[in-house]
Amino acid sequence: MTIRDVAKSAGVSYQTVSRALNDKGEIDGTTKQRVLDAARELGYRPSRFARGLVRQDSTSIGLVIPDLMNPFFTEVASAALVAARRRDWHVVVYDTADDPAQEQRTLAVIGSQVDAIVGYLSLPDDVIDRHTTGLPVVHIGRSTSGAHTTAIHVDGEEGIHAAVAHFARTGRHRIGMLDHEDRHGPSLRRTWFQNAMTNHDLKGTVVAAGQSIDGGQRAMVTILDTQPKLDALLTYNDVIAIGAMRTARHLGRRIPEDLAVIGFDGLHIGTMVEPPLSSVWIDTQKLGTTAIDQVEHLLAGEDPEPVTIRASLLLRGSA
Amino acid sequence: MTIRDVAKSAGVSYQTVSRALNDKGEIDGTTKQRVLDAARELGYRPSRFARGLVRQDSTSIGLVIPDLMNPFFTEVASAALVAARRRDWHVVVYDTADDPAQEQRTLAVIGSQVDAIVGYLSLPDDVIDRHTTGLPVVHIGRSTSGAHTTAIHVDGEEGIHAAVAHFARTGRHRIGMLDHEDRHGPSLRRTWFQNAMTNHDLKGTVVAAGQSIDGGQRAMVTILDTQPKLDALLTYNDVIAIGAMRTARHLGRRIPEDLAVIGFDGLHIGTMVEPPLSSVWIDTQKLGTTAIDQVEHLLAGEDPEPVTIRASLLLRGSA
DNA sequence: TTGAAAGCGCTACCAC
DNA sequence: GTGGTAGCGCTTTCAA
Repeated sequence: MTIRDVAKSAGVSYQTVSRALNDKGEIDGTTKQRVLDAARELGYRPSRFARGLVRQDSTSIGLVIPDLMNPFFTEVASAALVAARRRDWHVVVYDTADDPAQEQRTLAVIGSQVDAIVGYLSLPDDVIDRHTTGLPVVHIGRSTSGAHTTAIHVDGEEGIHAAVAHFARTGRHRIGMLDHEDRHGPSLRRTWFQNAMTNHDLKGTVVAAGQSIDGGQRAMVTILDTQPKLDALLTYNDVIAIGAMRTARHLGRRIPEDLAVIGFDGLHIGTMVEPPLSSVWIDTQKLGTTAIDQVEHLLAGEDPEPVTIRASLLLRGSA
Repeated sequence: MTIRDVAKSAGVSYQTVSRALNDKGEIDGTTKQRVLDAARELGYRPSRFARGLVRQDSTSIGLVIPDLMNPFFTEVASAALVAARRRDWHVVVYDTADDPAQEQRTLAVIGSQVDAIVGYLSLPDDVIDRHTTGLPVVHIGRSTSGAHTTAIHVDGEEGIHAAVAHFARTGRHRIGMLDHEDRHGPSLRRTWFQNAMTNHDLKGTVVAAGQSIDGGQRAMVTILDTQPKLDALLTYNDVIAIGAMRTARHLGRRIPEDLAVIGFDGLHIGTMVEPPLSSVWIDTQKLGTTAIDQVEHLLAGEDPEPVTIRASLLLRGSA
């Protein structure tokens, strides 16, 4: 089913069909209608490839996310979609399920579908490079490598320092942290935490937690076992914090009276729990928007500086 | 920057470049390496359009969602992404922000980007048809119209009947509902609710609520004003329920003792609140997966029957 | 207003 | 193993 079939059916040349379909001026009204009718009749649809080939417009961006079900990434994706729409760009979303094999498969096919990539990549530089030569890439939360590439960093240091300072100021000194169970060792957030603690001449207990409500619940049991008098808690992210708060309450701790809790991410869902979750807040809106901005620069052939998004303390109720 | 530039740079014909790039057999190892090096050097990248035009493979699906930040749609989208990946399909996501104008713009451009559409469309049939002739469409939660089209319906009737029956069985008789503030009048869910109430010879109070935590909070104030002795509440969705629970508690109601609450959707986030939210559960996993299945049928030229997903009562703690 | 011809960048099928 | 030629479906000149 091509443009020629429509032409035949309408009794005109295929160029005329093109004119009718693209609403060009130079065409007789009756002819145009006849062509349009024929096209509708046949259920004709122009090939997006042929059209894209000759028109050379229409940009699409590949958005690579580790887990759409994690509200943090949903917020980023949502902001990116809005920013892309403003430019009439299309966004192809890939969820790698936080799995290197899936990420590899994504990388292998994404190149033939999009004009640029933005998102969270975790494979080694050389693997990424091999699949993305010539393709602009905006990395989030990871340093950059090679040409046509830039990065957006999330700096939580100030935010976490503010959180620890808040704990100290409100008389909390038995402070713990529930970190991420990471294959790559202790997280940056944990380092920031420990630096902040050192600044206050404090030493904190750190326990690893799975990145889920359940992970938070389990880790909370562990940390309270080690340190029953814990009076303040920072977590790797909000989801862990929510799980931790639930368990803490079941174990008889009032929040924030007995135990102050501060999460990380500052998600909207933090307002849904009781008390509302205080958190080191990342502006996901800005993160997603900036990512698309950076793509635009890359696409324009520029070599933009990496951008840093700074997290800040957002007090809601749990601390 | 085309394949010919690479050919020139490597000193071969452009067909040979194609062979090298596509890993075809019939090529000398040295030549191949030379071509690959030249390509890398130049940052060459094959045109996805030219390639798609001649290869005629690679399918991409347009997923149209009213609001990615609503966890319900996130769950559906997530499932659809998984199902699409299994078939090596690419998914282009469009968030219409629940806005007819944005939906219209989406429809206008989506046709030249994807091979099929699946999702939530709210414009009138004729508008949709005009933009999607020849394009397969899988509608979710809406009846179908025209060829190359099918639908997936969500039937919450049984689930809501079960919810009301549960209320009645546990001795609750002052039952209210927080419905969706809809431009199109009372929702289907409200009709189901009222039918169920009639079955039990009960009459419920219904109040409209905005689709957000805040909407739920406000509507809760209103309904308790009208009916201070309310002892059971059904809501249009889980987000509204969560807002309602918060306000109810602030107004001195214990949940579920004084007020039993059942939401609708059965979202994961319902487990994050205290007490965990009971809900009429929709299998979003199945919904997303089935949607992609239906696309596959449509793409194969079949004319699949509409599918119905039945919601069921999921008791967690709030009722 | 319409038709003919060129060409977008690529792969595939021939020859050589 | 390599180059020539055709052609994917379309838009866009250029003539008629």
